[in-house]
Formats: sequence, C-alpha cells, structure tokens
Amino acid sequence: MQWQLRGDRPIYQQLMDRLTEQIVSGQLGPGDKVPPVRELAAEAGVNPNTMQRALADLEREGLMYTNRTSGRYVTEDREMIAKIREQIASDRIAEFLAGMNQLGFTEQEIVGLLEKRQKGEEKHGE
Amino acid sequence: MQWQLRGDRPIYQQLMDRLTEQIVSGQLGPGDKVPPVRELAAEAGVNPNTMQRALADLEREGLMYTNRTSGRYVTEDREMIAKIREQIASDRIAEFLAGMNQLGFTEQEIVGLLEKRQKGEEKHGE
DNA sequence: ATGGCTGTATTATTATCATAATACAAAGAA
DNA sequence: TTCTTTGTATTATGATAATAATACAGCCAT
Repeated sequence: MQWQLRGDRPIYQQLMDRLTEQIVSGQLGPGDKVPPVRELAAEAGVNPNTMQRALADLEREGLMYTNRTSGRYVTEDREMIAKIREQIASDRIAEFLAGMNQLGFTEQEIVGLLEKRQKGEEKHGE
Repeated sequence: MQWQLRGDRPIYQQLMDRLTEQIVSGQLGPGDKVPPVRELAAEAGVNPNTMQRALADLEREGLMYTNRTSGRYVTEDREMIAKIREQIASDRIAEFLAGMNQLGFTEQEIVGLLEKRQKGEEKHGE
C-alpha cells in the first residue's frame, strides 16, 4: 500500500483518512485483523506513536476495536461502514462543488470537465 | 467576506487559498488595491503576522506586488490569473476523482451524484 | 515639519506535531 | 516457565505555527 503523505496536514489525520478509505472500500473487510501498529508505522515510514494515535482515533470513531493483546480488528458493523462511506462521499462532493463555484465554474462546466477528464483517462489505463 | 478558517491546516495556507480564489474569480480584479494587512487580519480574525505571511507568499507566486508604502495590488497579468485558475481547477478535479475512486465510486456514479446534488440545489437557492 | 498610513522586521511565548527511546502488562507459543 | 508479540504509556527533544507586542522606514496629506 502506498501512503502518499503530504506536509500540509497533520500526518496522523492523513493516516486516518487512508485507513478509513481502506475499510470503506473493502480492502480491509469487517472483522479483518489490522496489522500491528509497529508494522503499519514502518510501512508508512512514520513513527509508531503517530500511527498509534491515528488508530486510537479511528477506534474512538468506532471503525476498529482492540482485543487487548491479540491485536486490532475492523468493526463488523457493515451498516456503520456503509454510512461512513456515504457521509464521506457527500462531504467531498459538497466541498468540491463549493470550491469550484468559488472559482467561478458553473455546475454544467464542472460536469463537462469531469466527463472530459473521464474520456482522457480511458485512452490510458483500465 | 467570510473566511471560514479551519483547524486542520495552517491558517496562512488557508488565507492564501481564499485570497487566490478572490483574485481568480474576479472579486479582486487585476490592478485592484488589496486592503492593508492589518485590516485584512482584523477582518479574518487573525494575527497581522499571519496575514502578512500569506500575502508575502502570494507575492512570491506573482499574484500580487507591493508599492512599498502606498500598498499592495493585484497583478495586472490577466493571462497568469487565468492560467492559475485553470491549474487549480485541474488539480481539484484530479484530487476529487482520485479520492472518490479510492472510496469505490465509478466515474458514472460520481457524475450521477453530482447531477443529483445539482437538482437538489435548484430547489433551494439561486 | 508633523502625524498617519503603508509594508516590514524583530523578539518572545505558547501550542501542536512528530520523532526518539524506552518501558510495561497481558496473551499466546515454544 | 520463558520468550515473543500485542497494545499502551511515558518522557524528552526539535520543528513549525500562531499569537502578542513592538519598532522602524518611507510616502503623503495637512
């Protein structure tokens, strides 16, 4: 997995985002064992404390739970996962549209640009 | 103007974003006088030093210039402004699509959601 | 010339983030 | 039992951000 961390936001928040995406997209399924803190930290090139903070925060959100010494697992509440996925999507759409409007783009233009980008992508991968 | 600053990113960066939007959308036109640092800072509820940093950075990008004691002005290079606008739009679209793909949404679904949101908005404002 | 407005510079203080380096407790395996 | 793996806690250090409080230089109108 590629973590692609940037410098413009707290790392632990970016880690939370990536892990949430993993869960919400099913790459980390309900009940799946989450790799150990130290392993994830090493993989992401981050201090274990930082990864620990991200995981603890995700746990407070209910996306994971801990079996004290055996490890950490993804929640089995599929409904919650689905809800969070929809919520994130909704937020991103709202933010994207608001931002584009602020730049002076109309909804029509935006959809047009998206479809244009889509066609461009088809010529390359997938 | 509403600045709507959040806590998840450096304030000076958010200030840069807002000011750039103002210029790129024409609310601050080429050659227009930019309000004094202290005034902008007060309006945004921010320390003058922080606003100063944002403005200085925008100046380094070429979006503004300073007439030492008379004040600060928006660049008159309309082409540069237009280019930056397109660049920002392009970046946002790419980031938005990548993020939504990561959540498991196809391009078709995304466009569908956008159009749905668009219809919902029509019932309210504008 | 004086006072006010402009951008700019300086110093200090506080908070958050990230890292480093350990240490400990509990469960499970050898 | 002993060792390893797990999450967790603690202390210290450095970097960046943001604030506060000033101060200075240049232009301009009075």
